[in-house]
Amino acid sequence: MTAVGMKIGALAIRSGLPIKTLRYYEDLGLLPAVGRSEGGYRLFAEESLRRLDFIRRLKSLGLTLDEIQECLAVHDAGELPCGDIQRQLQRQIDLVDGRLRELRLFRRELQSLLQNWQSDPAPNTAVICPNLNV
Amino acid sequence: MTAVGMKIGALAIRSGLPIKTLRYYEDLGLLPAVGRSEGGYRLFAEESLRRLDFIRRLKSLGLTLDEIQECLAVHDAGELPCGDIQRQLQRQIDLVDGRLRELRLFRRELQSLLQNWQSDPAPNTAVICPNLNV
DNA sequence: TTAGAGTCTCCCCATAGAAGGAGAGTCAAG
DNA sequence: CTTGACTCTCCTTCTATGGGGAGACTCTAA
Repeated sequence: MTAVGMKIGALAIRSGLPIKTLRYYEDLGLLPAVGRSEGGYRLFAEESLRRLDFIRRLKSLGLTLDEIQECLAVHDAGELPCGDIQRQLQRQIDLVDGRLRELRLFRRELQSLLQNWQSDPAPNTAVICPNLNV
Repeated sequence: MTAVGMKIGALAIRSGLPIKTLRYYEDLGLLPAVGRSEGGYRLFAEESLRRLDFIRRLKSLGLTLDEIQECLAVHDAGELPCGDIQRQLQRQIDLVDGRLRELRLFRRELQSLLQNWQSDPAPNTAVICPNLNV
């Protein structure tokens, strides 16, 4: 009378994630099954639900599955992953800041082009678009 | 004594783009060759250089190759593509603005999480990360 | 025992824009 | 004529995260 574990369909329903995703996560090592049934069906522990909540949350914070797996490895080693997650989140902020800078610069370039745009310039056979001069 | 046209290697050197890219553009219809040699080699006109400058510029402004092709189709129809490009650039600005809003919101979420972060919280067996509460 | 639902593995597909390579054919100079 | 450089088409691979489906197998309730 061992606790048998959930089959993948039950986990899918309870977690709200598609079966395909659960298999994918298991293949990646993100979501270890406790074992297999005699017929080869994956069996998952209750804990998998917590793990999926964690994965989903970190995904929503922009971490890749690889990065999430690193955090889970720390957890599985018996330590709190808070420090690692903190570092990852700080890295996310840095990435976002870099991206924001790029986008603001890009926006200025686009805006300044449109600023002086001539809707109906004189055709110029040497360029395709006289406004861009190329 | 017809103008024979460049072979792809010459166009690659003069444009600074890899041969693979030129073939790719030709396959997409972005960069029509004037024809083929008897042996099947692509032959390009001088005008291809201008076309590639145009493509490169619009790519740098964030347009997809599909969108660039639409502009080139207008050009090839004998019209100035300035109006179409203007619309595309305005669309780019709108996309950038949307993205900027998303990123700013996202940054605030990350920042507020880190604001209250406890580097060394009390372990909690019901969650993986007490700071995130999942 | 049987039917139907659930699950398995394996493979292809998608995005966008190419890059890498194999194997065969072509071109130009000496 | 030969040789080396160039080019051809066709196929696979890359990123990241799965989705879709085929064909076979398993499980469970009646």
